[in-house]
Amino acid sequence: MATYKPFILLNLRTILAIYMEYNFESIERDAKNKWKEQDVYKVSNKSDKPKFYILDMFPYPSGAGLHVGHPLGYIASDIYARYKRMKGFNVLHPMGFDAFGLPAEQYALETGQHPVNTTEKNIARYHEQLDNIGFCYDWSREFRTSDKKYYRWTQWIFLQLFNSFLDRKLQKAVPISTLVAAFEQEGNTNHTCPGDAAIRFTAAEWKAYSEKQQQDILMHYRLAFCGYGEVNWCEALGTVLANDEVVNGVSERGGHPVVKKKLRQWYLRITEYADRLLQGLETVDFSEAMKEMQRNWIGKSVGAQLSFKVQDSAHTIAVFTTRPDTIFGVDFMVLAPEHDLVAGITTAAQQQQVQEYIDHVKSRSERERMAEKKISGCFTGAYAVHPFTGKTIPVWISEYVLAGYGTGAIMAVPCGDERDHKFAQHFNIPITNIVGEKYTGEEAYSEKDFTLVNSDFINGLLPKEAAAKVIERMLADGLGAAKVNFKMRDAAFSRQRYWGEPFPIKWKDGIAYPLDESELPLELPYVDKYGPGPDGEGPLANIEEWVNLTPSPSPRERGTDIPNTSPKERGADIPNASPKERGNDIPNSSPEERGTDIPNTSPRERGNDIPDPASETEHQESATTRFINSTVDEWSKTIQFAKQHRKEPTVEEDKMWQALRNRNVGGFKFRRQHPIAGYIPDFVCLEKKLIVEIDGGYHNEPEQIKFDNARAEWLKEQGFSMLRFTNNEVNQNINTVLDTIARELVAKHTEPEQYNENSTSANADGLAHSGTPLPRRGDGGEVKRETNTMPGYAGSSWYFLRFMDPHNEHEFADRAATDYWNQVDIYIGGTEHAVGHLLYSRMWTKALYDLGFIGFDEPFKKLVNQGMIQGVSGITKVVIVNKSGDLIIKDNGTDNITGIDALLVDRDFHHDFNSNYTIVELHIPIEYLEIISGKYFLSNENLNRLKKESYRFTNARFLTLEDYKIIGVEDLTIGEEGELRRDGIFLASLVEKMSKSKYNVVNPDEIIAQYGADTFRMYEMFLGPLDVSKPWDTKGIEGVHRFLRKFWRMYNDDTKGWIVTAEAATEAELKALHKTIKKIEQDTERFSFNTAVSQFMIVVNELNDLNCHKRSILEPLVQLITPYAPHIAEELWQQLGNEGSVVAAAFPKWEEQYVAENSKLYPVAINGKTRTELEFALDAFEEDIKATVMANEIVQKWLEGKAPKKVIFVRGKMINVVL
RNA sequence: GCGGGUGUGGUGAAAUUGGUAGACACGCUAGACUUAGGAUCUAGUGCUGCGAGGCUUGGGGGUUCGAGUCCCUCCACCCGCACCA
Repeated sequence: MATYKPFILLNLRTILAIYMEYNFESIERDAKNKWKEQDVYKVSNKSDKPKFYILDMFPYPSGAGLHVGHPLGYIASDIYARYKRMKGFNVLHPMGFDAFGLPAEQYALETGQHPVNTTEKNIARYHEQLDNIGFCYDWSREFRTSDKKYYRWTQWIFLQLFNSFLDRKLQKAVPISTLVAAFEQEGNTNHTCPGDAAIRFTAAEWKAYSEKQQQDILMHYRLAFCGYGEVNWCEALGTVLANDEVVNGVSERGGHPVVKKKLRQWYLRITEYADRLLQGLETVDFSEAMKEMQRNWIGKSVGAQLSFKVQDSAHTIAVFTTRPDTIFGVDFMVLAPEHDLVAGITTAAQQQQVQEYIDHVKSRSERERMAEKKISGCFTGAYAVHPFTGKTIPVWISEYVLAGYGTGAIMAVPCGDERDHKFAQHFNIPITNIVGEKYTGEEAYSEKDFTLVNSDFINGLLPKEAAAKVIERMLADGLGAAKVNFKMRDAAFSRQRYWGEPFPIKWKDGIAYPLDESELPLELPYVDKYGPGPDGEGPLANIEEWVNLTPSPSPRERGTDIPNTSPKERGADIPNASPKERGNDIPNSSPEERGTDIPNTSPRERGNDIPDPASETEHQESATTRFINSTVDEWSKTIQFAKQHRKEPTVEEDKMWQALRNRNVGGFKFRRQHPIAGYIPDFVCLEKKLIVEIDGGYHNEPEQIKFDNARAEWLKEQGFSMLRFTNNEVNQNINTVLDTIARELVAKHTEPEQYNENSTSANADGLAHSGTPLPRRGDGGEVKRETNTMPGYAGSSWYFLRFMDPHNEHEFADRAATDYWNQVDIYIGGTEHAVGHLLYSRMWTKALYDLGFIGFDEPFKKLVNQGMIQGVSGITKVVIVNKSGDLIIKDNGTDNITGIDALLVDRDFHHDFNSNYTIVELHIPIEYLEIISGKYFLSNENLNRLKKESYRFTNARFLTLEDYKIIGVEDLTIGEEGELRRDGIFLASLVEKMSKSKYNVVNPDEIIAQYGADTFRMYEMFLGPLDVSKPWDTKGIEGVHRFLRKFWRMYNDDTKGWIVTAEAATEAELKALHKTIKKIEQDTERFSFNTAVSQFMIVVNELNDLNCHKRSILEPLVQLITPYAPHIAEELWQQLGNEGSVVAAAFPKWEEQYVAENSKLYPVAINGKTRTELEFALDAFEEDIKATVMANEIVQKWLEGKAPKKVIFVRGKMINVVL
């Protein structure tokens, strides 16, 4: 290191002292530079050393940057990688980025910044942060999933999955072409259809099918297939939400209503791999807990599927049960409320109740339904017929049955199943006892150790025997069959989002055609708007130039429903200004003003609103796209305006709404102030595409008229028609108005598919039924691209393969490379990936193996789980107030709200006002919090800052004492003590996952700046066992830093400089060293890094006590610490005069002769309690030891003259005298 | 609700196979050195008791000569539950 030469020459003590202190900044900078210059981490695919592949779970580059939780696993893998390398392995230890994902898109929606840019920025930051910590990644292998060079191969693998099916007899993936060949020979007799077992056909039938029919059948076999699935749909946000984004039926963000909606989705047929995924668990080294979680998720259950006829009806209800033996204990049946049959079997008398119950359930997330303790349900009025006894069984619906599990229907056996039992009790359904005495009537008996009673032909049998007999009988009677069921569902593989891999699929006549390999990659088009497309489709649906692959026929030929002209031509029709600019589209004035509002800007100022034909050519973008899909900001404003209007109707609007609502007119549903693109009509019937407007007076400004006409034209293109009425008409003769509307509704014929915001909502219950024709992309002769994109786990399902050969442009990875590196030897990551990512990547690996692309079928040989470093969040409860500042209190009296520590008010925080409380918990970003005597404190000052900087808190304020009285908290005093002070409030704190969404993220940068990377690395390891979760806390980091300084001072004295000597080591010093080598090696091998760090501390203490500065001891110690603290090791390695980097040095070997003990200080216990200690040689005779023990004075004292009952001696462990 | 995990001093924790509970640190107390100390060093530190001793690994029960460790049961907290990745 060049920097040291000058001061050696100068020999200035003062400079020496400065340099000789542990100056981690320069040490770490120099070490990093050296590694970079010498490219020490470059890994070759060719080596005569044994290979070792160690991998961290793929990070998503979040905007919050790396937090202190991430490096925990990375440091562990880095230590292990460095250790293995020093042990003589060729180690692959790469890093890259799982860069597609929702947060970037969400951020784009909020800020308008393109995900490409934010992702790039985030990765750069991650990179910098990772480098800061001194990881030994081979960065030449880095890639990101959002790079087309990478996702090209994600798309390619998708095509392999699309073009394959799982041959159940061979239990492996096989090209779909072999299936087609089989169909042509023999129909599908030897290939039961996994998507729908009812599909049966002969070779002749197959050949007679149309291409469409054939392709539909093949779709039921493909490993990647397209189907329909229910999602949480939020109309206001125009997007699909995850279960945990839905709280009490409204969106977590913004509090908008959420309903279930069926959308076209891609899936991976992972269920076909269920058995192999189970078996594969036997061959991998995962923790038992992890395997158990996977088994549980796969949820294999063996039972029977049988069908019950519905009385007086052609319908049958299919149920799956694991307990066919309880068939005679069936007292009722329960269908999932969204079950297809519900509408068909509900009797007229029960219609209303069932509808109300469905409406209730519709807004509930699956999570809420599963966690609900309150029993609810509704009788359909229908009865099923018992297949053996002919007894009639009432059919209920209840939220505890989920449509996605099994058949979505259960036969309820209350005496044998706790949930069924509670349900029966709650609804007073008589319970049949088939268990005998073991059933008490109090609760269900679910064990299987009884003999059946009241069970016809299986009376007296044990459940196991009975089950077999029932299945036999069902089979004979054609009522059902044994069946293996999996809880696991096929993996939804598409998102209605922008920031993901586009599907290499195009649609024509409802058939999905794969792109040719030569057409890959199908690049994700650049957009500058991320709003949703029509019909719940993703943003890509808005880019017509990209979606449409064939020129469509002219409007004249096709009618008027789709704007199919070129963007240029269409440009003139459509105002492309923002809603705000468009002025009267979205009035932001009061209702009174709205009736007559005329833009008060001059035409010239507003010139851009109405496109000038001369400037059309500049419109690169489809104007229609722009109109429908204005910026998200504009869209959300539109929605806000719509909401506002709904709340503040004019007299006439309200009158009209009372008349139109609840399907009063012609049975059609009307919505009021419902946004259509950027336009908010007063009333609209979406089903019939009829708009009803009430105007205080027609617009008369020429510009306004021109604009109105343009808008009307556009709406007409979309198939909408409009009726206009004046306020007078409504006031004076509303019946005439309603007649006009009714006539128009009946007369109007609508094309169901264009701008139908929810094609399934036409059903009376508002739920989608699978029998309902759903819109298919590419019907009607056009060729259109798939507009869904792949989910976050697409790219991460195979990335471990790409690292083996990351820059290959001809295949996803060279076979020689995948053969060489093979499985990941150690995979480190959190348990939160137990079932998602780990199962998907296992499935992809199996499919690629089956198809012959790789030579192993399990990706990860050994899995090491890292615990989570949790964050400590500051929580406050929020009281909602209405717009005028009144507190909204809803308290049903069953609980009280006096426990409130809530001190913030947020007027924009919409929440479910139907629940009992309008108090919710909110996270306060920790950067705004101070810690006062161990508690989070939010000061007035910081609250004001927060209000300015975060939209969530714009209207927040602290509650006053008066507010508290309103809430009912009387005894609160504002003062210096307690929760509430004049200068701020104390918050509750909560230990939970460190995550941007919880506003509790701590960055490592500051810590590293203060203490250095080596301290940070060792501290994170010292914190505790790798797999245990703990909250982040910097207490104790001083101790680790102090240790490193102490370590440094063994080599470099602050004043004397270099103090390492060449003296020969003593026995004690050698023992300390070799004991340490042994322990570090063992601890590192078993990922016990915290105890390893402790051992380093111990040996430094010992050597300090021995005043040892000998090279023969200290040099191996540098090698030993290299994996843990590489920077300081590199520096000392140089100072010791070594050439080359310590990174490439060997790990020291320990020798038995120095470690061996020859005596042991035995604990001597009386009745198991240690009373004294005695030292004996390890090979001393047992009799001699016992004699000495008995003679011992302390032992004698405890014996009190009596003879011991027994003396237990365990060599090398302990001695126990039993009295 | 289902599945998984974790509970040991004031704090992070250690105890690899059932064998001295609390190693190693943080913090705290006292002292030394020093112009100074957020540097360094020394001693003490689970609780309780003057002491001998007694008590102590989330609570309760069990197995054993001996249990933090094995078994049963209860409690608390954390993670996952299919569109966060």
